[in-house]
Amino acid sequence: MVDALHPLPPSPRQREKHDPEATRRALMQAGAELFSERGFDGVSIEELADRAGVNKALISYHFRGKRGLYVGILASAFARIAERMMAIEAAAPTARDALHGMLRAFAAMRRERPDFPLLFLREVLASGVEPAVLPHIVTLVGVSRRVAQRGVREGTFRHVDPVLFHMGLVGSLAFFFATEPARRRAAAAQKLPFVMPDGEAFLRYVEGVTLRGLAPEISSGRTPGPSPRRRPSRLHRKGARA
Amino acid sequence: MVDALHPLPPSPRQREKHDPEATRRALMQAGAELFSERGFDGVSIEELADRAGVNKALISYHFRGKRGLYVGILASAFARIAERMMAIEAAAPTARDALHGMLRAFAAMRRERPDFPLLFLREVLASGVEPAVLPHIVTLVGVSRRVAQRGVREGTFRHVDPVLFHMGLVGSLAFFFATEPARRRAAAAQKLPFVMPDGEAFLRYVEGVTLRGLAPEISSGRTPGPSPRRRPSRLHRKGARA
DNA sequence: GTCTATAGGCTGATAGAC
DNA sequence: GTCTATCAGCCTATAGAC
Repeated sequence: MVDALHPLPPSPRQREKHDPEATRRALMQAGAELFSERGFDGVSIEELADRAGVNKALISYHFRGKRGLYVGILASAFARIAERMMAIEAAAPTARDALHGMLRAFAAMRRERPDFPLLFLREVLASGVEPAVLPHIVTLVGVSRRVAQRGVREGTFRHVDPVLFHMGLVGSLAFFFATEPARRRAAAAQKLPFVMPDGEAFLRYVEGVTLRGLAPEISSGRTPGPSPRRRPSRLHRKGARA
Repeated sequence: MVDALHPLPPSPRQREKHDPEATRRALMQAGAELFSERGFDGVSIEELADRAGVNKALISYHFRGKRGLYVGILASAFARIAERMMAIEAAAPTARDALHGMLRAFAAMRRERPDFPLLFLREVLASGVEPAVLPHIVTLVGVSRRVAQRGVREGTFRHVDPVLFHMGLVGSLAFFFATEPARRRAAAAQKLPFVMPDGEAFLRYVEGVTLRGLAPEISSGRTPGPSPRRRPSRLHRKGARA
């Protein structure tokens, strides 16, 4: 797979003709790149087809139109990250570990699908969120909400509104990674009078500030030990609404 | 001024004809609403003119085209918030006060121009940021960077990368407030299985987590006292690049 | 499954009357 | 300053050949 994060000029991809799977994949990849860069309205089906190395009529054939392609890309990406986050939550022994895992999963997602943060942010900014992705958003909020509640129970987090916890976390992350391409470009053009820290540094910063910021009282700031309270492993409580 | 945050159906505004200032204002107001909702490409000049209660040819006459209107709106909004943040920074006796003031200023800005968070986020997501707004972005980063450094000097913040501090803060805030309209709509349609906290609660949460998260060591969590170190008031070090 | 050709709508801009 | 009328360009979608 080619790194989709703009160092490459918009060149058509080669693919196996008459392999519908390859066609679909090429279109989704091209769509992820272009839609994330310019938004749904900023991209024409001609550009999509050219980037994918495909005839533009195939967009309608395979995805029932430009919108269908967009929704397909979105649904696939949201499903993947929601699934990952659920898995992290289920596997983490403590809330602190869960937080750490969620941040790592975000980083992994960005490596795997560099366009996702932008795509994600663009979509949640939209006036009407796609019905197909709303359930996944609800799942994501549910995960961090349960993690926050777990931390309170375990005594490692102070009592906070779990939804605030989620918004603060996701906001920082989505913003940082979604603006990364733009910053990279501005920096390359010598337009920024400061150096931009990389993604890893930001993740560490967010983790540190969150853990310390949520610590119940006097915290040594770094106690990655096991959970002080015992918890039964309750996997997959999808859509729970405590 | 009418509350621009969507409770109103898209109805034309009344204005004084043959008053060019009124025309310009009506167009900028309509543009702020529509561009923030749907992005630059998602809005036609016809919609803009209708919403403003103005003939569409006047967009070209007054702003040299749709793009010119967009840039004008953006530049005005960015200039305003940059100016506010500079003033806050200059007036705040301590870094902690500065942080508090910046959050309050963000809230005030949102009251005054409800579309700004969305507009802002959409723009920084764009592939190429408008040259006209880049200096203002640099100013904003500069403000929070200096505040972070001040906090370190004053002994109330631990040593952190000031740019990380800025990104974390702005990311949370922009995300929360930019997605507020969408959340409000989703909530109204009974699509969300949780209640959304309001903006004030979020600001308090961010302030609390940031102050505690950045506290150098054992922090009582709430010591709004004066700065432990003496500092000369040095106003307006615009564009400093320490 | 793929491609060519084409339809039909909408867009942004402007010339020129008032 | 404002408005009407108009234009060329681009857009998405699809019918039908292969």
